[in-house]
Amino acid sequence: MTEKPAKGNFFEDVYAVVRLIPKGRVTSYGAIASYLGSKGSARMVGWALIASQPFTNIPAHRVVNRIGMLTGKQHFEDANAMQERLEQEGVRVTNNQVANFKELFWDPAKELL
DNA sequence: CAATTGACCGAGG
DNA sequence: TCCTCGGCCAATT
Repeated sequence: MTEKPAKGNFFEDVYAVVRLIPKGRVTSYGAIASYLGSKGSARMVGWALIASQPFTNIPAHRVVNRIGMLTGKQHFEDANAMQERLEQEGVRVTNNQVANFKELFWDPAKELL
């Protein structure tokens, strides 16, 4: 096909992990990157999630930074969509920050094994 | 083609 | 404890 090759193996891996995030749980970019083997490429996870925007099957709202802050909410359709969805799943968010983040943190390298 | 940016993270002063 | 700097890889200009 004259279409463009996906070539985003890294991206697809990110999508796969994000899709495996349990409801009511959150994870961080670095945790996903580390799980994929690219520890220092946490930024790429962010890019992947931007590309995942059109993919509604990917709960990107469950991915936050290491401190549990909704830094990427600006990239959503609506700035409040991310927080709304998190609260909808039982995750309480305060001031763009996830409450009990440490408890709700979901590490693929440990939980997913 | 080269430089800059970006949903980050970790270390150093 | 708070602030600053470098590194990572791909996409955009």
